[in-house]
Amino acid sequence: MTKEKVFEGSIRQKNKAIIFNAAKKEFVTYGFKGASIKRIAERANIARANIHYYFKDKTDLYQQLLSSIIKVWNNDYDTLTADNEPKEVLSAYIRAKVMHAKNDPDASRIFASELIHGAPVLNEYLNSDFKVWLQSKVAVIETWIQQGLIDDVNPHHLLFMIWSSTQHYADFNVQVVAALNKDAMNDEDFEAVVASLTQIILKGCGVK
Amino acid sequence: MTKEKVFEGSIRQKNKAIIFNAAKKEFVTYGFKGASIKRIAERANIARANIHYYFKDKTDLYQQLLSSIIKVWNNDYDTLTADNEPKEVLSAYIRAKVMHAKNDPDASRIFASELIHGAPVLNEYLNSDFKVWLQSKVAVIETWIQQGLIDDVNPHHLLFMIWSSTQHYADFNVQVVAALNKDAMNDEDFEAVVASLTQIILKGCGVK
DNA sequence: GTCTATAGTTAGATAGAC
DNA sequence: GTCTATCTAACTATAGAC
Repeated sequence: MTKEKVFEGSIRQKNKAIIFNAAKKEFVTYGFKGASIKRIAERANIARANIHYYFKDKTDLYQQLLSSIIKVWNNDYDTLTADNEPKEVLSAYIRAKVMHAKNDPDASRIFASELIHGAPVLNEYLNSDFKVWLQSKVAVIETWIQQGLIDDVNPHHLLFMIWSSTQHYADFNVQVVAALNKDAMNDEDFEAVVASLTQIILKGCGVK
Repeated sequence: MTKEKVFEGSIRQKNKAIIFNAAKKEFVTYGFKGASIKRIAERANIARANIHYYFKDKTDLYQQLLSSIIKVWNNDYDTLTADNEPKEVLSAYIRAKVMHAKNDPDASRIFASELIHGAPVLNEYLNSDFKVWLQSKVAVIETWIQQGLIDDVNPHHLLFMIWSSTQHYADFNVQVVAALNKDAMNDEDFEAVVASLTQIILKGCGVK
């Protein structure tokens, strides 16, 4: 490993991160098809041709961005395990999902837009890794039901409810702030969301 | 009113409806920016230039499509009123929303995509008619709380939860069918959704 | 009301100098 | 690793014949 190679590697990493951030905004604003490499380059302050130097084409850039988003989710917001009582685990999971909606709404929006438009890129993921990951979550809930710790709810629909009701504050934020008569949601607002969702979902599942 | 004018009017109406249906599919597939009038014309089997005869430009077509979607919602799926007990009203509202997700998922997806991408066209609506409409829904829930018919829940967050958890089956259908290991959801699946959501939300709100 | 032809833009992608 | 120049393709929108 020569000195030059290490240096190249770090430039490459830095520039890819800059491009990712610019691409995130562009894809959120215009969707995959509507996003333009020209505007991504302008947002990143990088010459248009350089985007093509780092990424094969627009699809490649988009795929890598989606992969990085999913990787962060699986590392940072994946708290639904059987290690504790359902009350604590579900509360922590709801909180983690709401905080993600607060801290990185654009990631949630890009994922949502991809699914809404039929998941042309993520279809393979949904039918492989996602199914395995989901089954581990469903198993946790089924165990609780068998142990009588929560009501006999459909595990899939409970998970969908938690995902949709938390992601809503990222994906539909523009409608939420209009409804709440605000310019933007603040820390207090997000705490109120956590409290409301936790209250209704835990009671709704008969969590002991 | 001459015979010709009546006939023209009906041709116009028929062709606009054909274009709307084609545009719906195109906008759902590629988003607003990515949608092309060429492909809308092909889907509608109408010459490209004729789209411009009926609609000023792409934005005009998109705006009119969104308006027609909102109009249908307000006429057909707006069952949340204070006429009955919360148990019946909330059950009927959840069912109506799920059935809309089942019967016209593309309408839900176009609306969702518009909001996710910042509501460039619907911003005005969200800050006018929508707020008035929403306030009437919030008032219904507040009345129930004052009468002790349901728990002291935040009316806005309860509404968001109902919207998000029901629309989820339209907007994120591709993820749902992957999760359920199905090719598509059938009537039974949607009934299971209604049952699960009604069970959790009604119990979660302490509906008497 | 419909169609063909075309003007005018904007886009993705690459070649080649530095 | 970066930039300019350029090719090729696609799209919106309009003019004008039918």
